[in-house]
Amino acid sequence: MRNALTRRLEEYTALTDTDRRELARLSEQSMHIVQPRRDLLREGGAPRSLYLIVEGWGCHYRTLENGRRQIVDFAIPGDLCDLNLFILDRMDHSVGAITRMKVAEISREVFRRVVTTSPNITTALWWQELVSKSIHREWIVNIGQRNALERIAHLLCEMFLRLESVGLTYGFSCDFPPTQNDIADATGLTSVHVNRSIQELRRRGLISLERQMLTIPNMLALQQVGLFNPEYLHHRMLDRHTDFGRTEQGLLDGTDG
Amino acid sequence: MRNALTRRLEEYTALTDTDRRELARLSEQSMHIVQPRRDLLREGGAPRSLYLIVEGWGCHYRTLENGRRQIVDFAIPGDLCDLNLFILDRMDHSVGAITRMKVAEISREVFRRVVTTSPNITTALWWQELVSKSIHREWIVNIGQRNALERIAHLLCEMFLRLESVGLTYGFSCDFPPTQNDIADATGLTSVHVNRSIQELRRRGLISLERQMLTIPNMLALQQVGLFNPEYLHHRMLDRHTDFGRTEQGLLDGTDG
DNA sequence: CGTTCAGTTGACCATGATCAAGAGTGGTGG
DNA sequence: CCACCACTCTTGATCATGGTCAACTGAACG
Repeated sequence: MRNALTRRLEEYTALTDTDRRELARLSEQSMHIVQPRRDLLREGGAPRSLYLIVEGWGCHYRTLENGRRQIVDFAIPGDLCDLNLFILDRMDHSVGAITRMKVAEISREVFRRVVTTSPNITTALWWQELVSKSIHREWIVNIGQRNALERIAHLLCEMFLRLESVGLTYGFSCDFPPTQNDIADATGLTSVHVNRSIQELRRRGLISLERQMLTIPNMLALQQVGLFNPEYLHHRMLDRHTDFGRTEQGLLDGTDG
Repeated sequence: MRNALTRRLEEYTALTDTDRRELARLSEQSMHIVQPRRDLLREGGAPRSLYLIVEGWGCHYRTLENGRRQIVDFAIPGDLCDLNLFILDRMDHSVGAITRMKVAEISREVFRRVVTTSPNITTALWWQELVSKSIHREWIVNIGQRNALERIAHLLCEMFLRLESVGLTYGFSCDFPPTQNDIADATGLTSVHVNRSIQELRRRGLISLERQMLTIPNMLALQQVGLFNPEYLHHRMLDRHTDFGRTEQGLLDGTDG
């Protein structure tokens, strides 16, 4: 059984056995447990290590002066949070635990060694960074352009596919620990409205969601409701789920001059 | 006079004269003109070069099946769009021109040479990448948590500071070519509502905006309206504008295990 | 078995969307 | 130089999505 990070990076690139061993060793660094609803990293802080999520769910979030909170991404096993610290001075957001999380602390030195010795891994890590940037873009689109029902459908599709890519789905189901309040903070809605929208999705038979267990009996149907197009996840193996058959409209870039 | 890219990167790191010459040469690569409202890069395309914006404004955007458009970032001189192509297969969004744009096309080879010979520049480029990711996060917060007036105030603050960091402001003023429709697509509002909000900002004496010329007579006042905290831009020289004096709440990360 | 937290429901409200029409503004060609 | 066209900005009237407030239910955990 490959670990989540290895699985995740292999979504992008072919790793050698040496790479795999190297990655396995990364995850065996000093382990930490973060209790539910505690922070792993705090906005304004200057962490000295890198953290790899090995188990559990977390979220990246920012808070405003007026107390409102916006979750800007969820963090699941295989995710790093984040490469920031080698370049940026301070955390510009916080990372908190949703469930009990197991994280591997990777020191700068160890990380630097990997980067200098394994070009494959380095590229794969930057790939992860760029993909998560693409996910950010999609969240902007989600919150800016979709209505409540669509937003939630979209979020559920995204998380299901992301979990699938690290082997954390079981058939049509997966764990889904965020509360309706978390979903509200991630979609820019209120928990009351999230509640009503989820009931609507249930009523339509698109999802079942109870006791932190999400089931999507018909992924394509849910994708259609959420105007979901998985391209932005840049997974290699997503053909299974490709809903919209990528109409080959003029794909050339139109520089003129 | 340093060019915009140099200025921008020096926001992060100290460059040597060699670095500067290298950067200047980058901008002298084959130049292209993109006419207003034309696309430089199209979603789904697989560009073979990197583009550096030398003059004019553009925007990164995605479109949905239902025709709606979300601008996920603006692009101004000194911005690269983007490092994607060396790692990700295809563009997951489009880049279009708002004004007439002058862009420098940088071939993969040239870029690769720079990356292998100038570690300073390489790090600075990744810095730019991470900062733009942080900007994405802030846009999620902006659209998810702020009301119309706040969103627009926030956007204006951000763009002013970004322009300032590449030397494109004149006192309290700068060019601001996006139409109210563009602002609507960037903030997830309708142009009608953008119009009314802008009038409200004008009425309060917070901005003047006419003929693509933006003036912010009192930056701190506008920042307060927009709940704007410039930290996320990771500029070195932003102390001038630091409104909220970064209350030193527990900055340590709270791992417990 | 009580406390806590997540989920649920109802009544009412407000922000911002929609639709539609009209006023400036700038550019183009006759 | 003027007429026309296109585009952006502006305004008004009405509507709807989603927010707010508050109470209640139910499950989980000690």
